Amino acid sequence: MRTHHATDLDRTNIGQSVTVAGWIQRRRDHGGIAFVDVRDASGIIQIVADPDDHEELAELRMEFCVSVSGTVRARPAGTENPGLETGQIEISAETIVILSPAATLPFMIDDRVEVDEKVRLQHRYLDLRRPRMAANLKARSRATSAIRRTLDEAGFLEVETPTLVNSTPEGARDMLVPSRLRKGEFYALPQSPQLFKQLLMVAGVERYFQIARCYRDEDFRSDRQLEFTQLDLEGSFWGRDDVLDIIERVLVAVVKELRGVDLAESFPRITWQEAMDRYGSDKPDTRFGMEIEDLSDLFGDSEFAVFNKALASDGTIRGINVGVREWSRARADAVTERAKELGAKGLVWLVVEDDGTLRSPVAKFLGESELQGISDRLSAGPGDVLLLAADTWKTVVTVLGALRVELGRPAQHEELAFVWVVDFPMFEEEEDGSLTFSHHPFTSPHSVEDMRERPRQALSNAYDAVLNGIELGSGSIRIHDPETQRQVFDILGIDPVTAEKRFGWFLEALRYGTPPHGGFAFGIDRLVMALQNESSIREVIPFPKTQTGLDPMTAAPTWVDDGQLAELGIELSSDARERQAESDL
RNA sequence: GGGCGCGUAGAACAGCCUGGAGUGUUCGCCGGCCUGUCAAGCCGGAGGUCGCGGGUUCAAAUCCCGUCGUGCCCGCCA
Repeated sequence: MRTHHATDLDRTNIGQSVTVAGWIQRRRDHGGIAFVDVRDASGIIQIVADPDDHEELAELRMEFCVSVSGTVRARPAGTENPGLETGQIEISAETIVILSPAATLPFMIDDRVEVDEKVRLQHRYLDLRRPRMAANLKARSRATSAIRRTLDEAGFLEVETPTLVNSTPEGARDMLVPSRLRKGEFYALPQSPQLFKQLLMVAGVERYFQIARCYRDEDFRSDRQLEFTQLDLEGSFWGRDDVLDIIERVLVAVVKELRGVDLAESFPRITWQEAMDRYGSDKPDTRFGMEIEDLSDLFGDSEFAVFNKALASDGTIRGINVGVREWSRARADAVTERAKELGAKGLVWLVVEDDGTLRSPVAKFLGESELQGISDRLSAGPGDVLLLAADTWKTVVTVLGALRVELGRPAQHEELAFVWVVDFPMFEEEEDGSLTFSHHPFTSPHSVEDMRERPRQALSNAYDAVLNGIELGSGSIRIHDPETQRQVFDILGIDPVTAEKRFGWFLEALRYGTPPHGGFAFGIDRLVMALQNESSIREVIPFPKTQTGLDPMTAAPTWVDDGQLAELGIELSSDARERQAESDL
């Protein structure tokens, strides 16, 4: 019945009889003439009709689903709408058919109207009609097409791995699924296809990819949901550059597709150490400067007790110049409070006066040469605000790094600063002094000897892809021999019996001629979010959940029948029963 | 697990600090007028458990406590 989408039509169609179909965006009834904007998946076209000839015009309300047949004609001179793709033409209606009326809307289908997110999610099918959301859906589809196209051309095989897998308590909390056939046992939904893709390398696939749904049962953030989508890929006989090259090609293709921009084919690389020192983050936002400077040497014998104490306990003193900005007492207090929340014991701030002197509550504790040194090192100019922190290296750089981002980050993702972070430490020290992996326990070390002898200093073959301070994803060259893998488990404190029980099947696989291999995974939601200039991952996920894991539309998760629980061999705790009783009221 | 903000008509808000009749604005909805608009315009109308519970008070949308929901953040997230 439909002959054209709205934006198929232009001046070349003038005089033709056409039928369009879609939803009523607006009706403007002037009495003797009425205009109706019909929106379909492509865009909007204006319908013109005389209300006297079309009784149904009076019936039309926003978001009615209609089809309209009529003749394309040029708009009268002076009434063109340059803001509309089809603004040169209109359709003179002959028949208007109401396919489906719409109830009064919970909110208007209009990008300019801000609506509470819960209301949007309750009626997500309407929210997705809004041009911005429709564009995000489309962008996501084009992104995955570009990914598939690129990898297909490069000879990759798309393979699906199971989403009911075994639980691994390391790392993030697993989403669990009870087994009916094996009462009391549980599957886990995969946090990533990590081990399966490594097995595909053992299987001789050589180049694998998957657009994989992954699950992590941790608290939500604006860039974190329980389920998310990753591009997961792996290749055999690969070194670091093979991994980075293919990911760069994929990202270049996606950016070209969504932004129409040709990126440089290779992204800057920065070591983890340098990223931490300069940006105070392992996901540096390199779109702006405001870099962290080491000031420790300026305070060799300072009279300022806070600085002395930090240096005496092997700490450091560093600072950033956050530039000229409003700096009221309230503002200073708020930033100091934020620094404390991030783990600092305090924050020193200094404001550069017009004559170059530094104004600060602690200025009186600092000598002339110290103040001058701070000013010089941070390239301070009139009006600049300088922030200093003194503590352990880790605390100082992470606090200043977080403040740097909060005070300096551009609001929009106009500029795209991709960067590789390489040479991660192999292990991280826990609070109790034990070691844990910094990526995952299948990441290979730079050197097995280093790893054994100086595990705290050892570096790994792990790499992160970062875009505008967003961690897109990470990859590594994997361990491909069982002996090294056992040693890593050993250093991590996983005893041989446990390792065998949990990963024996995997260690077994590594024994049969496993090729050297490596790979990567990056979050498609986050990538599309940034490229679409969105600040929440939820804007590019069609049906996301709220911070408490609730879907306001379907009300999932829900209670289940006692019969279902019995089949699974599961009983609810008394706490859960209480909650259930309350919710039944 | 914790911190902060928000919750008022179908939607978005103001009102709250400094208690005094559910008061107001924009959009939507209903009715009417209107021949070139494009978030059309004009006139009229309907629409409220001020999230919920408790407390203080002569009196609570407003103050206090709790609770639920929601957003941001810390912890957590290999």
